[in-house]
Amino acid sequence: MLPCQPYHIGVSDTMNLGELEKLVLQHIWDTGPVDAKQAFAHFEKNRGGTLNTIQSTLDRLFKKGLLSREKHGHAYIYKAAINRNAFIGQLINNITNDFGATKENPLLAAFSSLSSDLDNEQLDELERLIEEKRAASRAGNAK
Amino acid sequence: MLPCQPYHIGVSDTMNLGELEKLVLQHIWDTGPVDAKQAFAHFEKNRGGTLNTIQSTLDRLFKKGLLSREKHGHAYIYKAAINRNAFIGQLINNITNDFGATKENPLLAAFSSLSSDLDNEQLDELERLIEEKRAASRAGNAK
DNA sequence: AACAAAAACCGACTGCCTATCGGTTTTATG
DNA sequence: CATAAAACCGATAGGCAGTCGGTTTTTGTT
Repeated sequence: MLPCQPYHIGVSDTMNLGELEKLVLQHIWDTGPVDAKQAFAHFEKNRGGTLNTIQSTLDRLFKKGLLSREKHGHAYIYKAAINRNAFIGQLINNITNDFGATKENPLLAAFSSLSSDLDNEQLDELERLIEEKRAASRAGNAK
Repeated sequence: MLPCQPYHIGVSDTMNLGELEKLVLQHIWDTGPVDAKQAFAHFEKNRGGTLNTIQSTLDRLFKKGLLSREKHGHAYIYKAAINRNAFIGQLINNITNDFGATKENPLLAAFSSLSSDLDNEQLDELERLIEEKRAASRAGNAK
């Protein structure tokens, strides 16, 4: 029997995160840099677990490049290494790499399935963003 | 030591797929319904493996609700149970549930990080889709 | 420099998942 | 009803997240 192939190969790693990793990352995006103790203080109430568990989760996120850290006194202070929206965008890109029709842009595919969730106000907002982008292009940042 | 918590809990299951599962799903979206033998014929060249492996992968996708099947002669014919763009939209929704700022719509978050990939033509297309949506709303399909 | 407290680090173990495939049972058909 | 084809079952491998006890390293203090 041939050995099992690894879960994820190649360049476009899907960056799979576990449940706790997601929670920790969220928490840091929401409230800013933390050390292990602070993070633990927050999660202790919501879900239990020990300081060690939080610590190794922070470490895993660090090793995955999603957090950066800096020693400050006794402890490492962890902070997000990547902007939240940029990260979301990257994940969406991964999805469309994995599943998308080759030539279509992710955003257009997304629109066709998500637009029903948008109200008028959000449609306005989206058009505003589009205009903004057009203006930026005209101003010389043309690609 | 407390037992390990399950990977994914609750309603918004992230629907994690393995590499082969993704390939098989892609293949069916690209080329239409297949039975195990046909799928195997296709993957045999690209990546090896046995018929059995393909078969159990098809079965797993079926059990996950991503494929439907119907017996036809000896074999099951598997076909996609979900539209490709709808599936992509669902995954994008999952992502923004997991990571998004609570009130923001996924699409807006996506735009801010992906808009740099759009050329003018695609911006036009997106605006056209928005207008289409507005027209549909005015026509009485208002939500 | 010695010490104590604090935090990092290490290693083990659990549970779950995909991939893989050999072997057995079921099923459709001549 | 026999038989070939396919489904189904069960075992195994490799990998990852979560969990945490115990040890080592680091840091601040006396």
